[in-house]
Amino acid sequence: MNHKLFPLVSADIALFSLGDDRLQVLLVRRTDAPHKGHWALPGAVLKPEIDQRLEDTARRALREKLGVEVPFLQQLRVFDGPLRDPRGWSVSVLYCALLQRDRVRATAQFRVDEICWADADAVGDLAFDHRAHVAAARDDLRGRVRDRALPLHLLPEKFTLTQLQRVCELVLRQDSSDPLALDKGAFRRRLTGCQDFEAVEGEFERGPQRPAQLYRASPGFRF
Amino acid sequence: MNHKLFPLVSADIALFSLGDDRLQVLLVRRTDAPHKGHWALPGAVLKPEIDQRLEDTARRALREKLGVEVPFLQQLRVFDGPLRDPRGWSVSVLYCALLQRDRVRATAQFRVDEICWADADAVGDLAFDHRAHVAAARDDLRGRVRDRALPLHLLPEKFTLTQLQRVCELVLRQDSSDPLALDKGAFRRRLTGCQDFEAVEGEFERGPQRPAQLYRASPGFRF
DNA sequence: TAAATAGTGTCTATCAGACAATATCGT
DNA sequence: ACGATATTGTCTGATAGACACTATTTA
Repeated sequence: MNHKLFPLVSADIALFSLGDDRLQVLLVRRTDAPHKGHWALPGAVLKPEIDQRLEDTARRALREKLGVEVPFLQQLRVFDGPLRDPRGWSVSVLYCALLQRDRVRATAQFRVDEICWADADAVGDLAFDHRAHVAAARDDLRGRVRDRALPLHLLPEKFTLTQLQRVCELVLRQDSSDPLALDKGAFRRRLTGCQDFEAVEGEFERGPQRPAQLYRASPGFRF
Repeated sequence: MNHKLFPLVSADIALFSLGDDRLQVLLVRRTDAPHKGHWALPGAVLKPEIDQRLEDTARRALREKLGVEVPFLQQLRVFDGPLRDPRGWSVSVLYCALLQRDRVRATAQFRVDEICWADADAVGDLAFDHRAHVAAARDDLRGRVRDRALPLHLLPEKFTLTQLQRVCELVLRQDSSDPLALDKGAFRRRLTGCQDFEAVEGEFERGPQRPAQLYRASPGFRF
């Protein structure tokens, strides 16, 4: 089979999560050539006989390599060319996913593949052109949150508005010294009428202060 | 060569232009199987031995099939799956381009391939899943213009602000009965400080009224 | 001068940021 | 009552839409 006549098609995933009060992205150490031993985004080559959609390829990669299931995969863009993969002409479709950190630990911690969380703004050299993938996905994520999208999947199932605000601040903050803080009043005002989440009636986060109403993502929420 | 093991990779282009005071998209009648004789977006299958980038595939399709050169190609998204092309598992990368109508007529009118301009909001059934391609590209274009992007490539090289406003109105208008009109004052106010275009000093559009300053897109303008 | 379109100014409702005030818990 | 955080309210400057006004050409 001559690879020169058919491009390699793969799906790669930028899986983001919050850790150490920073936006981080999941990396895996490659166990096979090419770039064996180097860090890369999780991904897989499309298997036409198995995958019904390229998104299935992405989900398969996350499941097989990490044992992770994500609630939503956002197709971002394509990276292509004859040189980005030493095996030849290749097409990589980049997907973006968000996941609460605990959900990854719970399912992936016993896998043998070596993984790590890298700061989204300080990734080192990666295999292929994955560094550009991370930059594109991170910028897209920031842009969406700046444009008022709510990254609810970075939060636990039930969350308070203060936690939601904190998550948005961490996503938007480009470096830890940045004292970016959203205004509480303005933040909550713009959430009124938002259909993306709903109050869990009668449930509150309790502590040594006034209880905080708990919310959850709406059934059809995507992001 | 077994196609079942390698997906077909192609680039398709939604080329928009203004005609009949409406946003229209260029269609070509297919001269080969599959879907021979049906209308479709212009596109081509990636040739790894020729194309250095998928964008080159798109440009090659426009050049070979239509004799058209576009100033900018915007990669939009991927359509994929085993059923969208009867030849088997396929991946189509959709590109969007804008072009002043005259530029297409000037270069493409003598080509033998049959072409037509279809209203972006009233395309009939097309080959493959190209109807969804058109919808995605049209909605993306509208969204960008709604978010203040200026589709300068739909205009002649030199244009007046009134013409620019008219073009934005036509792009945003979803059907001809829609009386959508942008406010002249607000439209011009938001253009102050815009770096996307610049005045052509000393050049004016003349007529039976006060002369109108002519503008042109800035050198590095992309859209 | 009239017609026509270019270009600018004003008024106001709305909104986001800044900041303050109030509410309700645990202790 | 006190500490702590949740939630709501007020003030104000900036902005977009609506609309009116002025400017400059040809006929």
